[in-house]
Amino acid sequence: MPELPEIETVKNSLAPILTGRKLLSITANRPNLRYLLPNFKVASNSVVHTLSRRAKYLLLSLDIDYVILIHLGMSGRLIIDNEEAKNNKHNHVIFQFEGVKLVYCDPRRFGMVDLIAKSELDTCKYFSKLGIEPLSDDFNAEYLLQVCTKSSTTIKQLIMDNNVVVGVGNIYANESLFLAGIAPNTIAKFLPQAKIIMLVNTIKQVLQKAIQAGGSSMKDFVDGHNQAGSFQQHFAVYGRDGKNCIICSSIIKKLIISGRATYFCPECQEKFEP
DNA sequence: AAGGTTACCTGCCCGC
DNA sequence: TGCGGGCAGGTAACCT
Repeated sequence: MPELPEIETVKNSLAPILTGRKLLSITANRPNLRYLLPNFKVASNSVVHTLSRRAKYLLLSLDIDYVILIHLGMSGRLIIDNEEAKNNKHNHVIFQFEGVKLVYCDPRRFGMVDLIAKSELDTCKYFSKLGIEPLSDDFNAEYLLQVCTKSSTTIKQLIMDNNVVVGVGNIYANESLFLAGIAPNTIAKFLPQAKIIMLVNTIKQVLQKAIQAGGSSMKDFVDGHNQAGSFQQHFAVYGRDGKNCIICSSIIKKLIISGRATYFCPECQEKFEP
């Protein structure tokens, strides 16, 4: 489900509820998700210090030496317990706070929950190879140009590569490339500098607008209050193959790049070649 | 060594 | 109505 804006939305919705709140216990209803779940005992009776996000990971920093790391995979949800959250067979991890229960629900179980010592955060297997945050100043034209210059992969794969820049998943890659007027199958090193500058800007723009809209709710994305986002109403190309381009009315095309559905306007998006 | 493919899992939608 | 196939927001382990 979730790309950067969706995690940011979940973080924003949960932060006011969980910050400063006592965590009584964490219960796992099965041994594993994507990975084996840890022994959560050390987190019992700690207090949530801050909520933050790195790439598509949500971090709950505790007042002890540990951080709870949560990744929603494709279908994960974090829901403050209510009627709707009850009795779901995919409720895999229960965070019992003082007065509030937070439920991690994930039908496909591609997500993860782990407990990492603060001193090992940067070097842990999840974080050690992560690229730059797209909304930071470090993600700029100079950086992307330098990466593109030496890459003969497609520009779409490149911006979805977590070693290069984090948080840009399939939806926002498609949308950013449309706004920048770049065909997704352009080989990265053939991109003109002006287009690279545009792409950096459209990636930031799309992500920021999606965060403002509360994320994109494709099948069932919701924030901590079970509220859907609305950015899917603004998709220019994602999932719109066969429909008219919102700019030029051409038919939006679909192709598969590296196994992922890719949508683009053949008129508005130029394929650059040597 | 980069780039492509497959696997992980369940649910849902479509066509027959 | 039921069943099989294909597809889904992500990541990482394999291959070549």
